[in-house]
Amino acid sequence: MLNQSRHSRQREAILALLRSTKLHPTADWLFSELKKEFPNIGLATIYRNLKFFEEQGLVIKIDVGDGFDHYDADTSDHYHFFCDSCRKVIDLDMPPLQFGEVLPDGFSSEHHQLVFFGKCKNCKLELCS
Amino acid sequence: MLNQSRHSRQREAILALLRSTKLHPTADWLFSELKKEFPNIGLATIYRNLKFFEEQGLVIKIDVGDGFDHYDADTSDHYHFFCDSCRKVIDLDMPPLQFGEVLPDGFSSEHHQLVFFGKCKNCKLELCS
DNA sequence: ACATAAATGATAATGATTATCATTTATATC
DNA sequence: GATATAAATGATAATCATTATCATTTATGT
Ligand SMILES: [Mn+2]
Ligand SMILES: [Mn+2]
Ligand SMILES: [Zn+2]
Ligand SMILES: [Zn+2]
Repeated sequence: MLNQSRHSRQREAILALLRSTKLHPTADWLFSELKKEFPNIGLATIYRNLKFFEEQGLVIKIDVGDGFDHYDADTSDHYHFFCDSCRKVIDLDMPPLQFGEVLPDGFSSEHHQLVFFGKCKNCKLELCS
Repeated sequence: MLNQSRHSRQREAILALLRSTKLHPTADWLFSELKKEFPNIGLATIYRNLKFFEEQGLVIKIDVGDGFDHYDADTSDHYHFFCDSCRKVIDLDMPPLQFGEVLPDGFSSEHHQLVFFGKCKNCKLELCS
């Protein structure tokens, strides 16, 4: 009776890489990085495992509207900043907002997403040079 | 010297339709509706004009992560609710949040997006039947 | 009416993500 | 350790919303 998930070196490496970075990587970035250790790894393996981790609650998917899904191994409640210039996704150190009675009657929400758009520190400095 | 945008019945109809609804339509929804009045209209015309309106500041694009771009002729500051069940985008009647010193030093943001996820009133009722 | 270029409609191309499938591999059992 | 089973992989094709291309139509100033 085998009905469980199995271990694989690729799966382990993908999760380890996600946990080692604060860059909120895309599938393609993970693919490029992991090819150094697994030259034969397939892009489909990245996508499959990202979906697997998301279903297991080990990572969250972040959509900032740039056409790429970003992934984050930090599953705690936190918000993000997206730099319109360098297109980096950056963590914000900001307490989760509490919304009491803002939803219409009969609605319920256990989850919300807040993204700030603008220019990060580096990009603002470079624009002045 | 012609270097301006011109009038077209299609462009006028697209904007009028967007202004007449609170459904936050997708390009494909607009396409289906407008074919009633313009049987020969092309989907590219919808996309072209949506981009045009967005650049003119007449509409805003909303990305709730469902794989479709939604459009809204209400350009005032407001937030949205996305129903995970019926996948509708619904306006929230909620004052714009003011964020004082939440961004890291050197960062600036003139725009943020807040989306709540959950079940709308209709979908919650239907689940109990 | 004419000239010009913007707008359209048809169609192909793009590109991130997902699906398919033959092969490999992890793991429980003998 | 061998074996059986199904999960996981890698290669590849398919999907599908959106964008690009281009010949034709159309709006608008003269
Ligand atoms: Mn994060
Ligand atoms: Mn709205
Ligand atoms: Zn930046
Ligand atoms: Zn609903």
